[in-house]
Amino acid sequence: MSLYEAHKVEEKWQKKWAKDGLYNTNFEDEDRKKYYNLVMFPYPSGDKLHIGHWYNFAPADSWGRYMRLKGHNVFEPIGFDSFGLPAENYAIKHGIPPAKSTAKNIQYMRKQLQAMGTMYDWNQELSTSSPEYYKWTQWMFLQLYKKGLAYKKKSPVNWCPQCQTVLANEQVQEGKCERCDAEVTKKDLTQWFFKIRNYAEELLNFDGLDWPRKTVLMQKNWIGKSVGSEVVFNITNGENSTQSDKTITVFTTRIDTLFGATYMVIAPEHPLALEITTENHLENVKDYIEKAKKETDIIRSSETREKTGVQTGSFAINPVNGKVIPIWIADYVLATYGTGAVMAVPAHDERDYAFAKKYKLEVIEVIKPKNGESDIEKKAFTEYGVLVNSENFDEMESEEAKEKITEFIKEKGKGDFKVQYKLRDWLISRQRYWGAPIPIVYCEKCGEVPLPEKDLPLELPEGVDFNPKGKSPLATAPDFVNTKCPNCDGPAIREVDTMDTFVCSSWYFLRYPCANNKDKAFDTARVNKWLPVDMYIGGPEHACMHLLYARFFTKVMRDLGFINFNEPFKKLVHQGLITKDSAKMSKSKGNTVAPDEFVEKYGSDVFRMYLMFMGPFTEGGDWNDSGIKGIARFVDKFYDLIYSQQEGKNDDALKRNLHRTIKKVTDDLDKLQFNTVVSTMMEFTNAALKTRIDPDSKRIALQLIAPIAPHLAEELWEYLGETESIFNSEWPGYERELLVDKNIELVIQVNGKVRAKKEVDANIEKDDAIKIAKSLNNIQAHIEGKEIVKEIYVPGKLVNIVVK
RNA sequence: GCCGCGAUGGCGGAAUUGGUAGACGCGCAGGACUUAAAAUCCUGUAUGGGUCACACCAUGUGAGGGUUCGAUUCCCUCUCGCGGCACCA
Repeated sequence: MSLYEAHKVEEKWQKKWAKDGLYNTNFEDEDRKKYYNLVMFPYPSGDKLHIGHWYNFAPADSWGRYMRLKGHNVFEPIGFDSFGLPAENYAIKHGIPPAKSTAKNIQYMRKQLQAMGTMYDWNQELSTSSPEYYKWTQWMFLQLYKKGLAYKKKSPVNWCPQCQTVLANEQVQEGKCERCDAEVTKKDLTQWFFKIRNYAEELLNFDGLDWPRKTVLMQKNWIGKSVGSEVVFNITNGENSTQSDKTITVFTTRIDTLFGATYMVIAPEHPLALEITTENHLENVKDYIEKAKKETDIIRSSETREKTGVQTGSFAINPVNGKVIPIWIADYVLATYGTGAVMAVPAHDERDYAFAKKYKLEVIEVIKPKNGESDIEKKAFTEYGVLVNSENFDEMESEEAKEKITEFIKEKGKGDFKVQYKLRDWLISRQRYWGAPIPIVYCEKCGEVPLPEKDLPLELPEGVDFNPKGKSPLATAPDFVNTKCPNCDGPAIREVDTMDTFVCSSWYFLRYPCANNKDKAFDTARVNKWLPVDMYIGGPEHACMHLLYARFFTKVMRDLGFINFNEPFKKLVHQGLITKDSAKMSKSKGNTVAPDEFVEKYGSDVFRMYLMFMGPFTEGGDWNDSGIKGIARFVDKFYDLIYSQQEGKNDDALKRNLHRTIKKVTDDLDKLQFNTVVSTMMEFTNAALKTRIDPDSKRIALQLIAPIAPHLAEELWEYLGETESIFNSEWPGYERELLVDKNIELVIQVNGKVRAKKEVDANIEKDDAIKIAKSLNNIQAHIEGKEIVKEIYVPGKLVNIVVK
């Protein structure tokens, strides 16, 4: 039976910490350096806290506690990302209003989070679905609207037939709805967008950010900058007929291949597609466009799929040499990127090459490799090289030709340099109930009118029928379809769409330090003092959406003069994924693991430490409960060490061990290597149980374990007679000279192979070390009769004798 | 296809700038305690050979090669796994 009663102790301290307000942040504290320690706030689903939450929050909390012990004024808030589809789906299924089920879930999760023993500042709790919060989300919308960063556009959008809602491209995973997994189709709708593209260039700059390289790379990829040129082609509807006034512009990164353009391809969705098609091709083209509409982007973009296309009967005139080339329509060209049209250079582009071979189109070589040969009869040559068949530009290198040719056509008014981004504007409208309503009204007289700020929040009406019927549920709310214009008081209707939940989560970190402010979204002075967030911990799945949107919002707020910093998150860390039998845990697979039963059995400290001990924090791992016993045993041993272990003499070995442990734990915590923090504490405990331990060393051991086992440490701290919380104590330092032992085990190698070990004085000189080495039997056996070529001595470590 | 990351005992994993591979934990085996079990404690535990037992020897960090006195660590080639992006013009 263990002496340590985890449950009693954990409950005792959770109550006391709350009563004392230990973790309530003093935002005005000028003595300590501020530290904003943030985790990605949870979505309050009915599943309660799962292992993934624990794996994120518990180590993040340990990090916060460590920073506090290091003397920082740590602000560690928590809240709930409580708008969203699951609550709405739940409501549709069970008839319980989202507000109700959400409130219930939050209440339960709050309890679990408290039982975890985290140092959250509950005074600053927020949830995005409360009117006190979404009032300010709506305010944010109005700021972007006034700045011209919010606009409406009719566009083909992804439509999920099951959720009866629109999905952003970013939310479609493998052709399926990210949340419900239904096959996604297309539909034309008028939607609200945020102009995130205005910030594309600045969002590529990560200077001064301590982010995982991987995440930076992913965002850069997502934004997808390419530098190239635009070229304008005039259109003619017959090979020999006169030229029309129509033009098609293409974007290319390889204008050096312009002389090799032998045809043009436009996307089926290109606005001119039908217009330029001649009579005899019309039927064909219409057929093709219809087919393309039915294909999902995924099928269209499948690499293994054979390329298809149809001729329009029209021709384009290459501005550089007047060459007349046929215009085709093919679905391998996407309307959403660039201009929706490309010049095809089959000799130097693989896709164009495959297409040209299939439809027997001309291939003209215009780039030769600088060294060696290429064979365009066999495949396209896609690298840079030297121009041929390019008139005045012959013999020029690709790099130079890109500039010279662009300048040439620019003079003729047929093109220019151009930078293109893959990033699309952010589609924020949702035809859903459970989100923040968009504060816009449509007046018969005044048109589109933003709601005055004083009228916020525009509250979600109750009793709305939110069963999906292809329209926004709010279209059935009387207040929304029948309202007054704030301008002229005339009849008007409200916007019935709500906002993407990513809007809510794009600014919550600004709200936390002022979560109770009723007059402002955030307090400029406090936010400027407390942000950027010093540490942000959350899943890597948010690399391209949430983390990009949050950066965008921060930059917009800066440009509007509300804040004075450029980036929201100074340091970012992603926790790894916890799997079960190497598969992602999910309710549908039935392979979820409930943390509660383990917390019940062993206590939260043990569970927290076990999660940390499993492996490196950023790598995650496969859940297996067989090892948790080891942590429970360790906690008992550690408790015994502090509680029962007799005071021993403060001997030298213990002291050196202690200081080495301080250094190792400090270094590893700095790198968030919690797994080796646990094992280091185990080693120390095992050793100290043998040597006995003095009270001062006990206190230090408690401080070292406090970040990863807060209740245990606090309890024993009190037992040792301390009256202040251990989390108000100061992190121990170590003495450098105590890190090494007086004696070392010298390793002796012959030709790099270990042949003997010998305990010697740590400061032994090279000559003495080699002399001792050679005197050993086993070494003599290995060097006997051989010529010594070299003798290597690594101070304090090893001797290597090289023989021939 | 491209980009990134990874591969170490039966298992999770550890290993400063290249310097004792396998820390710590789980599991397993043997022993102590117990009427017995659980719990706890002690000992052992990479593989093969060798020894009564040590000593000792060989092999060994996905595969093959290279650099080096010395490689889990650096370089090249390949295989497999994971994550991201993907007809991006």
